[in-house]
Amino acid sequence: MSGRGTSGADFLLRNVENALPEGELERKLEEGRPLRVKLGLDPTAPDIHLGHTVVLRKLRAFQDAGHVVVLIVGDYTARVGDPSGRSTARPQLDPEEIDRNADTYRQQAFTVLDPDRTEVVHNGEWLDMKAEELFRLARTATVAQLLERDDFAARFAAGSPISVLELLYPLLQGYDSVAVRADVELGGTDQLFNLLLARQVQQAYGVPQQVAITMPLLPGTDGVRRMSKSEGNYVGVTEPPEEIFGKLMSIPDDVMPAYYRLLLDRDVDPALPPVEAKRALARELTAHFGGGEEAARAAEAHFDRLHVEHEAPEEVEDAMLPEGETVHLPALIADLFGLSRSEARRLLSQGGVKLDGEPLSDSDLDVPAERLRDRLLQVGRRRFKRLRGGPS
RNA sequence: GGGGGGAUUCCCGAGCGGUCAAAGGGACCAGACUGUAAAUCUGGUGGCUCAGCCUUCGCAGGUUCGAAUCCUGCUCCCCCCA
Repeated sequence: MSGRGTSGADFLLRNVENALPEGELERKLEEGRPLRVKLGLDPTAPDIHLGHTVVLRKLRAFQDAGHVVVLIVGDYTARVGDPSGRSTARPQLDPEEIDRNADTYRQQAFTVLDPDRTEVVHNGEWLDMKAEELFRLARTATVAQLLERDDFAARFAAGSPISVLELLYPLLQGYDSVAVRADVELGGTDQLFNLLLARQVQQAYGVPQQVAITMPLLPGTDGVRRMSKSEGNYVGVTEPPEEIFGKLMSIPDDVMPAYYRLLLDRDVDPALPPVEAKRALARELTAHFGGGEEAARAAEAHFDRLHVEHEAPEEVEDAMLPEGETVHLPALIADLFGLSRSEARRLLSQGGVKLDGEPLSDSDLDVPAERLRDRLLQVGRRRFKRLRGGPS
């Protein structure tokens, strides 16, 4: 098999950060059978974001080349609750919630994956093992080895807590690979250690070892940290089109190349001015995840209206004025937009509150209801309400 | 089992008897500017009937005119030695 076309190793290894051991993927491909390509997802948070799709897209490439994806839903690992980091308060999810998350996960994963070439399994099927078996697994690696992992090493050096359970995680993940007979496992670069340790576990269990392939991590919309739900710098694949478009427009220019390469498999067109390149990116991804060309066009129009023209959106929700001759503005704003009155007052004094485009000030605390009726109230840049009703 | 360290406002992290609603950074919000919800700059970020008042510094008490800061007990966390 040559490295050309869309099924060879060269193609499959485009954009990958690591593919270890060297040359191993090529050897497996030469066997000429469909490879079992594993990805594990922990259904702790219910949403897949663009960062996940980097890996999913690569899996899709494998599928298109005739291979099979084994999606492991980490229902069991989620139930145990990964205490990583310092948050001890992390609640253990109940089974129902995990099932729900797993469902949405699967659904969302199929925005990229080909369902016909995907096996979905739950690791609860095999991880709910007897202590005896767990001990066997626990013998396959040493503490020193586990402490090699960068984040463990750093935390250990800093005297930060590391729970035994955390230490066990890589082994459980490795056991998944044994259970599904993985030929290849994909993950972000942060998974490299786990992917390689899985090989060791596989060896100990006498099954063929997998190839560890890692993809670069997609920077979040802040352009600094990796995209992650908990950092709030993510673009979810099921978000409304306007959100997807808007969030993508907010990424810093210098991470655009990474977005292009990892999400669209191509480079930024150097002939395009940055804004246009960013629009093209936003348009394309919005079309893919946000419901097609039409939705993308609408989202872009919405964006232009709001952020370029600084006008109110086409459709503004109505809000009822309270009873009474005069309206206490901080109270109204607080009620309408879920703020505290102090926050509302602050916005007012900062010129962040506008009535039909005219800024109000903090001398406008109590206003006659008729001055408000049927007017457009804008709070900050993006929040609007059309004021209706009130005393007649 | 023994010893040591720690719990502060959304997060990290200063404060160590009054001048503390509490430094600084992050995050977030607003304003200016702009090709953008980028960058940059400025301001803001406990609540309220807002030139004042009220509630916050793990929990419960205590000392003091006055405590996030001192004392006692409790809870939780971390590290080290065995």
